[in-house]
Amino acid sequence: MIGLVDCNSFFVSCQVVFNPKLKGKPVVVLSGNDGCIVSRSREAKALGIKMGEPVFKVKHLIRKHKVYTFSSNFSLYADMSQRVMTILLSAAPRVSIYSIDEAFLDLSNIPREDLKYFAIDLKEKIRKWTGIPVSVGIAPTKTLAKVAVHKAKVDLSLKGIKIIKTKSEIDKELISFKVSDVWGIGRESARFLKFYGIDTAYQFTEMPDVWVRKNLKIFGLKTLKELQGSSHISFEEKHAPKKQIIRSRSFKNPIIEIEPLGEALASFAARAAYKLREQGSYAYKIGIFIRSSNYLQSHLRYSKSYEKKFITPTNDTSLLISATFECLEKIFQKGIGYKKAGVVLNGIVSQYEKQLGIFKKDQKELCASLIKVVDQINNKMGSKTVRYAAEGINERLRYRSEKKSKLYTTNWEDLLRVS
DNA sequence: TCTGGGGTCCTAGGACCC
DNA sequence: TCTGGGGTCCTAGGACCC
Repeated sequence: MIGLVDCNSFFVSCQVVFNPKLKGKPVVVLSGNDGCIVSRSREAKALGIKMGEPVFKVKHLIRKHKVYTFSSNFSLYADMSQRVMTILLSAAPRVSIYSIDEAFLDLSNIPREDLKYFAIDLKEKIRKWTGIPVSVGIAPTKTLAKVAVHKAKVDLSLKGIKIIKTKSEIDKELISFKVSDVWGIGRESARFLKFYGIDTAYQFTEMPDVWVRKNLKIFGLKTLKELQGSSHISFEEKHAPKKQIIRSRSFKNPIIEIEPLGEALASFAARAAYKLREQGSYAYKIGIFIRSSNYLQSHLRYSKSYEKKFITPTNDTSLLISATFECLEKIFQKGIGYKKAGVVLNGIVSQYEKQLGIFKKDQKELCASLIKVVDQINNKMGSKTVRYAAEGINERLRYRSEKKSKLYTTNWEDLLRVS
């Protein structure tokens, strides 16, 4: 059996832990630049505020119902996530961390009749030790565990725990489960299935393998098998190194000049390079993209990307920043208000797969030790304590984040005082 | 006026090889 | 006049996830 632990309204819950008076109130957390709604408390959902909705469209609801809003505070969420995950790692022999607020647990060593008590204990322990409420779903496959946790969240009488064991229990759940809510069935597939009259997960499980394989491809077939109760998605304990690293942001105000755009891209490159070194990798390719607002009329939109390849892969910040500038020179056009930009690292290899060049000397010793020192300082004193001048100095001006809470768990100055 | 920031995997098609 | 039958690798784009 596989368990899935999913934090309820995770970002909102992190805020509520440090503001207990928000319990039971409508609360939302916003995306970068305070643009969209990305997390909602139960009370906010009840008001009809949708996931991913732009804030300006629900301004009236926020005002009318006094909805508490927060800018996102990723340092806080990452730290709270780590606390929850630490508990999970001690609770099961194998744990697969799937996202910031979810993890799968291998429960094959727990007697079936004890699963319920295990779940109750675990849920309570997490609540007590971290303040984060979670839901638990347990089933024979990952996809069914997803179904279970979905049920556990929707049906309040279940108190946040749902276990699906037998074939008849599976069928019973799937009959009332929308196929569009199945993990792995997105908007396109759901629309396609609807065309053939398939609305529930149960109807989907009755379709022939060949038909599913042909129309929904290999992943559709895996999902079908998983819903039928046989495991086809591997457990994967430790997460593999990233095959692609992206750092990108939208800007508060459109950027028109090349210099500030270059500064933004340089800081993306620096952060991407740090991520790369953190996992001990090197990249063969760096690409950038720049674009105007997506919401302009189509003939006014501008969106370009450019990629540069290295002969020998690198994780040297200065090389990556200068490559970024080279790319920008190729695609920058005057007279455009750039609203979003990003840096993309591809062709990522480990230290051992790194091919040395025949003609060019490898990254100089000096650079490598310089970077090491910079990383050490920043790890100890906080990121960007030391940085490249190319990144500019007034990063704050580029982004909006007006309602950010304190760093309750990662900054001494922000520690809560209890009186 | 205001619209997130990451990722993964799969497939089709082009360029190229013998 | 008639013009094969295998492959590989790379890229762009789609679909999906949180």
